[in-house]
Amino acid sequence: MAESMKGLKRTHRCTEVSEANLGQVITVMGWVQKSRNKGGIIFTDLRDRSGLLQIIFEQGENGDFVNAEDFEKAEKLRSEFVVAVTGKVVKRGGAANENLKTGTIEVRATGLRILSEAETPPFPIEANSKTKEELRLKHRYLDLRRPDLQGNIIMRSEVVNKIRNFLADEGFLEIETPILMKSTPEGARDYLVPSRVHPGNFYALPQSPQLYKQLLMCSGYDRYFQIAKCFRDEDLRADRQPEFTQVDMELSFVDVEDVLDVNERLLKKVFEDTIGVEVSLPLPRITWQDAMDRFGSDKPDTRFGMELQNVSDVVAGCGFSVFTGALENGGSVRGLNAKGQAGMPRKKIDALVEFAKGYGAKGLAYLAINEDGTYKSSFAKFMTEEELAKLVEAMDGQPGDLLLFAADKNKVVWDVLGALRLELAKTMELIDNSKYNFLWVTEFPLLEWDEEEKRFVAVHHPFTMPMDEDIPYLDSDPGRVRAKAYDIVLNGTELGGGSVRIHQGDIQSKMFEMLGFTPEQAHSQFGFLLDAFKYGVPPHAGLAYGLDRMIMLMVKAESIRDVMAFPKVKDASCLMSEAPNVVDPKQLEELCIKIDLPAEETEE
RNA sequence: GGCCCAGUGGCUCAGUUGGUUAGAGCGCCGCCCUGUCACGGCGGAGGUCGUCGGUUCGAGUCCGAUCUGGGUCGCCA
Repeated sequence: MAESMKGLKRTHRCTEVSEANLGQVITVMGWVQKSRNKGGIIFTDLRDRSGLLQIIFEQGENGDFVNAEDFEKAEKLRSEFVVAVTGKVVKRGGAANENLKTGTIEVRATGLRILSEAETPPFPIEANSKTKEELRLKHRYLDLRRPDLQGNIIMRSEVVNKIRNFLADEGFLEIETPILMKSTPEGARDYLVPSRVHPGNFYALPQSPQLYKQLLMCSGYDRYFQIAKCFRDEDLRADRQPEFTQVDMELSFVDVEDVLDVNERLLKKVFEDTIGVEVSLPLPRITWQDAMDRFGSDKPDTRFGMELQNVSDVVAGCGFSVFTGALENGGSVRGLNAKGQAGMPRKKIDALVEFAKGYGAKGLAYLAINEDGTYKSSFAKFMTEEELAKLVEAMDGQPGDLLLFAADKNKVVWDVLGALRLELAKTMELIDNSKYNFLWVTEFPLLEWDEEEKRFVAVHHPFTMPMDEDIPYLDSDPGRVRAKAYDIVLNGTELGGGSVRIHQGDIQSKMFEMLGFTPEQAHSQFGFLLDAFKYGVPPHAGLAYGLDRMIMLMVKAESIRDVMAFPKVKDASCLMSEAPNVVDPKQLEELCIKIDLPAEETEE
């Protein structure tokens, strides 16, 4: 029977009670974690978001005991009952519990109210849950009671607070931008929202507040930020959800250096103040080209070495046609040196070859250097002793090393070896998990050739400024133009990215031209931005972080789901609420929408 | 859309080469216990093995399909 809390007021959270409160009468409220009934005495662990506190129920008449009625209630306590307890804070009569923050004290109850009874939960409410995620997500409200998940959510709140305070101190204004906006087909798929008042017309949910924040710069707000919900209708991953949160910012009258500077200081502040990770500034930087050449990735994990070596020159003219063929097609031959892995069994090497194929490689050449200096190799027979020796030397191969080579177009070689490098690091246990290696990756390419669409597409977005010295190549060699774009990478994860934006009409027109937009198309999609630019636009630049990923790395969670209160599963549905769902025909009628499912899906 | 992994009482798992009543720990229920905190003792309930179909004298165990969840490639300006 649920009782009222009338007349009671919570005085402390569970772990806010300490030896400083000895002798005081307090009132705590929370959930029963566990009740241990010894017969004449009952110990109850009370839980709230702060932690656990032991309550002791013992019958008696004077002020240190509960009466018979409340003792009877205490006997009925079960896990997850919500109770209010009034009592005196005392030193523990028995042994202290070193595992608890409140392990030396307990509350000797004088009053108990059962505010809510509870059914036995479908899975244990405990840290380090072993329960399948599916079940926990169905009952997310229970999962969120678990201490580790609560810790993540609380950390998230602290981080957001730190960010807000820092940016406010730096003169940023927090400004909200619309959730219902115009759909722009470039980039990820939009989530669409039908308009009732404009039948047949749709809003789109923002993939990012990009255009609005640039408009705010046009409007003179100077420095803007927002904790912005963003939406992308693409397939999910461990670190990708259909709706996620960006820490989005934009600054006027700045260049690359200014953006990097304020953000380095932001990261330092946030990581030091919340998880105590020391961040020394300035953060290291690498150009995109170097990142690809050395790590095969635009988001290198620099917690370990094993860098790629370009051996194209070394193998040029050798007898192995896979290598020379790749070079003839404008590609390259690059290798990795897996130190001390020469003894890797053939089966595992084959598995690596398969792994490489998953990233587009046609194969993977290997050369193991035996301890006696002889080679075991998939391609030695095609090369002379001298050619092999040169190759081994170029790779700094020592006895005991395993050399792995990919030969193909640059993009494939980078992808394959970049992925292989990470895979090997995992199996070779090269990664120090206590490290937080930040890295700026700068000078991204501006444009990328899209084979399917047979045109250049923007690597970042169409408003990204080319590097000044590369502007001349816009016409002659668009592929080599570098952008004033930068990503911030942490331990091999892209934490955020941004760019200096184009604020000159002529460059912007040129950019749209490069991307295959007619002036009319550009105007129909981005007209409001282009119009705004006619009336005085400051040079501006910005950056956006994936907040969820940032928190994920801070708390060392394995999935972004562990740092969001209500995540969605792989097919973008919500196991708890069962969204998305079929709607009432009336709603569709109002929106003038008819459903036309493909044939095979209508059979159910 | 492709590939890979998982699915046995409430939870986590075990189930030998397919063979009689499918096991364990925790949890749950009842009784007992005044210093427990992975409390303890005694007793008890609870599953037909994700679903459908097939092979077989016989399937949790083999085969096919399917559903659910996870990882990943494609995708994510």
